[in-house]
This record gives sequence, C-alpha cells and structure tokens, in this order.
Amino acid sequence: MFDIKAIRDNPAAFDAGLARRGLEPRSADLLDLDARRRALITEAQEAQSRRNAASKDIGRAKKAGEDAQALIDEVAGLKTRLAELEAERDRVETQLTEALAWLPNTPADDVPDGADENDNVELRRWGTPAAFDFEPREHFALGEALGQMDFEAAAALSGSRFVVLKGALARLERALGQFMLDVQTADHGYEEVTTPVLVREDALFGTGQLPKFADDLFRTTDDRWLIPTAEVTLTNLHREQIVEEESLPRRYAALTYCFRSEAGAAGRDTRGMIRQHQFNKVELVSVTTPEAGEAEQERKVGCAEAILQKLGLAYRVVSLCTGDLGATMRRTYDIEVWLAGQQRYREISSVSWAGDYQARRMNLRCRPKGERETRFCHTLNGSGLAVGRTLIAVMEAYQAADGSIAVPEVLKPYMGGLERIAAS
RNA sequence: GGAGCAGUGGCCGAGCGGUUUAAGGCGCACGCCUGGAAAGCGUGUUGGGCGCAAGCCCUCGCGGGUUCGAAUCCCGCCUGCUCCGCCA
Repeated sequence: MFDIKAIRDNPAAFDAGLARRGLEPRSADLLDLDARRRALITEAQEAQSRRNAASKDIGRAKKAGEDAQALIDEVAGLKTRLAELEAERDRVETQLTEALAWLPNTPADDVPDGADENDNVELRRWGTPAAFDFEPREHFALGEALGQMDFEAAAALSGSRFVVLKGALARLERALGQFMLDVQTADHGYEEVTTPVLVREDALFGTGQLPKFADDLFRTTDDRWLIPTAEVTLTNLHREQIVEEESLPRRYAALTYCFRSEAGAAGRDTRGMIRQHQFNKVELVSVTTPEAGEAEQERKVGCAEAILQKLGLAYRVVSLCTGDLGATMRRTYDIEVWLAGQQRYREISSVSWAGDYQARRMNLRCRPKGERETRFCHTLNGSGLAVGRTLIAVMEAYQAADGSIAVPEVLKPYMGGLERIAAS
C-alpha cells in the first residue's frame, strides 16, 4: 500500500516505480482524487465545527429557558449539507484506497530489470552438485519404488497435487521440519510460534494476497481462507499495533501447512511433489525499524542458506528481476537447490523485503523510546525452508544405485539413528 | 448449537441524553522539594486527519440508525466471559 502523501511529494518517482513493473503512470489520477477528497474533508469539518458550537448553544439556551428554534433550524440545514459532503467524501475515498490497494510495491533500485525468470540475476553458488556413476532418478520414481510415496492413494482421497508419505519417508519429512525449526530458533534467534492456518480476509489483505490474488487461495464456506504461507499469520501478529523500537527486530519462525490452489499452474510440475496444494514450510518473518529492513534481508537469506549447507545440498542464490518479483515486495532473493533427478536448480526458498508496504496495509507501526511520532515498520519474510521441496532435494542428492537413500548426517538424530532408507 | 453478561485512555475504573474539552486511581515522564532518595506537591501522559497558519475535525470494540446534541438510546457485526449441550 502506498502513502498518498509520498506520492504527492514525489509523483515522478512513484510513476517511475510503476514503469519498472510495466505499468502506466497513475499519479495524476490519484492526486486528483486526493485533492477532491481533501477539499471535501475541509468543508465537512467546517460544517461540523459550526454544528458543534450551535448544539452547545442550544443546550445552554434550553437550560436558561430561552427559545432556540433559530439555532435548531440552522443545525438542521448543516446536517443535510454534512450528509451530502460525507457521502461524496466516502465515495472519493473508497475510490482512492481501492486504487492504492491494488498497486504493487516499488522495486528496490538494485533489482534487475527483466521480463520473467530468465532475466533473474545469479548472485552466488554454494556446493557442487553430486556426481553419480548411474542415471540419478527423480524423487517420485525413488519414492514409489521404495513403496513410501503414493500419489494414487492421495488422488483417491483428495485429487491431484497431493501425496501420501509412509514409513521412513514420512519420518524424513517430519525430521526435516523439526531440524529446520531447531536451527532457526537455536542458532538464528527466531521465536517459535504456532499459528492458525485459517484466517480472516483482513489478514490476507495485510500481507497483500488480497484483493489481487484471491484465485490462488482456498476459501472456506464460512468466509475464512487457508493460508498460502505462514508469512500471513506471522506478519499479522502485530497488525494494528504500535511496537517500541527497542523491542525490534522481532523474529518469528513457524512450521505450518500451506495451501495453494495453483490456479495459474495447470500443466506445470504435474508429476511428483514439487507443486502441491498442501505442503509444509518453515517460515521466517522479521519486523524491523525502517533503517534495519534491508540488512535484515541479507541476514535472513543466510539463515535459509544455513539449512542447505548443513544438509550438504548445492544451491544458488538469484535476485528476482522486476518481471518475476512478487507484487508486495521491494526485493526478493530466491534460493534454488540442485535437483539431481531434474539436473537443474529449483526454487526452495524465497526471501523478501517488503519495506513498509505490508506494514501500511495492516497499520503496523513502531515508535522510538520516549518519542511521540510513530512510523511504519518494515516487514520481511522468507522460507527456511520449504519442507516438501527439501525432501525432494535430499532424496535425489542422497540416492544410491539400488534406489535406497542415505540419511544426511544432521538428520540422523531425528531419524532414530537410521542410516539409510530402503524399500519397506 | 442454545441461554445470559460484558467491551471506556498504557492499566484499573466512574459515567448511562447537554460545561465530559471522559471523574478518580495506578503506572510512566518532567519539575519543585532533598546532601541524595522515598514520601509529598505541581505539570504532562490515545491515536489519526484537515489547514500556509491560527486553529479545527474525528477517535469510549467496529459499522449503521434515532436526536438540535450519543460513551450514554436502537439495530447489525466482532471479541471476551459464564452456564447448558456436543466434541478431539
């Protein structure tokens, strides 16, 4: 959400930001609405002021036993006028806030220009993709051969884009979630949180999934929504609050189910569990002062990378170009893990800096100790990591020629000491 | 699901149609007092918006309504609590 005052101060910069998203300039229209809105407010306030004074005089006159009819008539006239002014103001204000609510965030200056994911810029690589003296298989082939990954059973229960895991593979998924949460809380200072996964519309508006991306979400019959990521619940923890800047940054981690309709992804990644309607993810959210926002993104991407390093999985970090950047974000770093079965890097984490865009939408402010002025916080989020995709990466990287899968060293304590997952 | 009660400032709590520009208390900040502190005294203490400014407007859970005038009366919603029923 944009601040109309900021647009007023620098309309050219605002339009330039839209242009980087491939959008037409909007400042002229918005500022016109803004000017009309303010004129209506000023006039209405003058009428209110007069009405308040007259009403007090009426009270005094009646108490003194005098005739107040002339004043009562005046207030009646003001009331009619006020109703008109307020109706018109509401109309203009609604138009303005609706327009602002749909606009995407301004990309940071260093975000590369580009049309789509092919224009993303690689920042660094870590690790070397494992070499195999046999043809590495994809995770679904491995999982089905092990008898521990069942897409048919899931389809019978729920349809496509679901999976049933069993035995050691189910435990491996659980192990990954526990491991990630332990690292983020113990090593990186995130506070563990469990949240609802069903939320009201307001929460989704706050983080920016609504109104624009309703099609990507599941909605319940009682008008709640399933979260597509715990970014929604963790970031909204402080909605409508003023937090002391001393208490910032606040860092939260949650392991939750995430639900996505994948409406626009028909035909993509249809095999296996790369793209599911339901998956587990450890989400990392930070709330910071405006000054600390950008540096927090660098820190957070490191927190996500740490998981892959401990698991010994090769990855690269890319900066999303303007065409691939999510609407609510100023800058996003994707971490792409090497998938041995696909022989390519695939997204496993997305770490973003939203600036004050989400904070404005949810009215989340902070205040320096002892000062009166408030300002909007910065919010950040990142996966640390997507559990399902990490399971895939582990399976494919740690597979043996016989189809068994070695358990990575750091996960053994979580697997009851199991060394290797073999057919059950 | 049924029945009832309640939401007031950072917190507690009064007010239930007109000097309420929300009493009183606690907490907090500053000042006086003191060798220093406590106590005491005094002052301040929600958050927004409009305006070049002076200043004004809104804000008693949220949104409507009644009235010349609403924290106060009416309706809807949200939240919390109590009892009953059901349930992991």
